[in-house]
Amino acid sequence: MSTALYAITLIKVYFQDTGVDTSVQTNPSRRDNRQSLIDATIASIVEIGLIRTSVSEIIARAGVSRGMIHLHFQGKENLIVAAAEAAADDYYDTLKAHLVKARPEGQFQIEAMILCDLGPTGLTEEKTRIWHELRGAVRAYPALHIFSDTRDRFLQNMTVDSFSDIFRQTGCPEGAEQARDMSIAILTMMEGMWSDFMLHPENFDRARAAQIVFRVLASVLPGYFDLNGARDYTR
Amino acid sequence: MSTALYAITLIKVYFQDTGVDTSVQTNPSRRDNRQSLIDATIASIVEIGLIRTSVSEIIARAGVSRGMIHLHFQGKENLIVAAAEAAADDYYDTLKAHLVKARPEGQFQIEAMILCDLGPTGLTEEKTRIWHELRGAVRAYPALHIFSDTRDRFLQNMTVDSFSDIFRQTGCPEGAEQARDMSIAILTMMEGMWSDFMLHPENFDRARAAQIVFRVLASVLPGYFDLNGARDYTR
DNA sequence: CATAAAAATGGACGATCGTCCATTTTTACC
DNA sequence: GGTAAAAATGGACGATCGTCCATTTTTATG
Repeated sequence: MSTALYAITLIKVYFQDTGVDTSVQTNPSRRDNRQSLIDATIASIVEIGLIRTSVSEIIARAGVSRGMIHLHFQGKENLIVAAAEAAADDYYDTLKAHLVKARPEGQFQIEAMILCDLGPTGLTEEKTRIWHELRGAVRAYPALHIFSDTRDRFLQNMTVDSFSDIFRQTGCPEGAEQARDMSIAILTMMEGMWSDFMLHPENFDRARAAQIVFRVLASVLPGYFDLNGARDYTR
Repeated sequence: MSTALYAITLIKVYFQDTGVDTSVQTNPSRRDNRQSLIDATIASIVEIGLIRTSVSEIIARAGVSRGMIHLHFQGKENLIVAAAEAAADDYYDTLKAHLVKARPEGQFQIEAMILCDLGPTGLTEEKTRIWHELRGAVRAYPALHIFSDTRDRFLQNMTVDSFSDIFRQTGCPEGAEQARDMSIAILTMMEGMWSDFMLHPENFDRARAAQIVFRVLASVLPGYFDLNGARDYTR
């Protein structure tokens, strides 16, 4: 099985058990205004926050009339959920592109995930803001819960499998447990890096963030990771 | 200098340059309703989120009349800020109590911070929710920015100093840089742990979370940390 | 107890919220 | 090009938002 094919299969497996329908059931003629509303909603959330994102604000940005939200989404809440779905798709598309390009061995998949999540395509002000806003609004819009859950589960499956791949080679007897622990360690670090970036994007040093993550990885698994992992990131 | 005194001095130093006035300028007779409003605001944010926390909701919970918010806080925004200040004070009080009790050497201060941030007193559903909600609302209420900044700066100063203390002993030539990197590594992990806990408090395993953090620490600084650090946590 | 200050009440206010619908415009098809 | 369906408009609607203030109640002080 070729490298690319293996990675694609891997991704599909991760997505299978997420339970989220990522398909869009709109016909082309409807897509213009519908998509404009989603785009405007995301832009508004990013710019002024979900609290201040009102129906009036959204339709003004989208340049459509008041009734469009009711026609396409039957209400504001469904529009917010659709915007969350679009943001999640955006995240996965970027990540998938990185994973498919990387070699299938665990260490390279992990490396690709980190470099994606800290690189200029995966880690942007827009993405961190929309993600944080939507996560914070889970309480107000329970339907949003599935999106953060899905992302967490996807990343966890991906990293646990990758680390298991590595620990299997090391012959470590507690490999399964170690893989789960390392997965949590790395994912929590990435989570924290996203917070740091969102709060202080101007001071955030991507290369240093990557270096820190790889230093931890190199400490625990010196044969599989080293500080050169962070080097790739500037490419 | 005794252990306790040293720790107290350390804390005061960290707090000096935060620029936040933690004093409350209310006389006792005013404190009842004023405090009720703050408590009700925090409870409402925790329970139904900041978006749904309206003036009507707050006064109903506090059991006071409509005019109280205007009398004591001149508006809703100041009340939100006061609630954020109270939540921040609460966080610092818990952390201070842990740091003062710990020995002053770097490794023990770090250990105390971790065990506090993952223990049942420092990591609660209420604290993670209020913290996340307020951080997410920085865009809507810019005055909130100072509280998350202050916490971040405090924790960073504390951990950088502690790691510097350790790296000074190891005689590592790049000790200063390593201390800053390790500080970021650990704090981002703690940040991620808080997110995990908030999203899935029922599945969160405090002992395992602590073990993961200490495993990383033990890998990088084997002479100063080991998995027994997490053991203390159940006490 | 009288009296002035402070605290507290609760309704009125205009603004804005999200929803909904009567109407108009556009599209698709015979 | 006539016609029916679909898309889009924009204002009306009641509800709720946060603010403010005339009024009442409580507290403090002589």
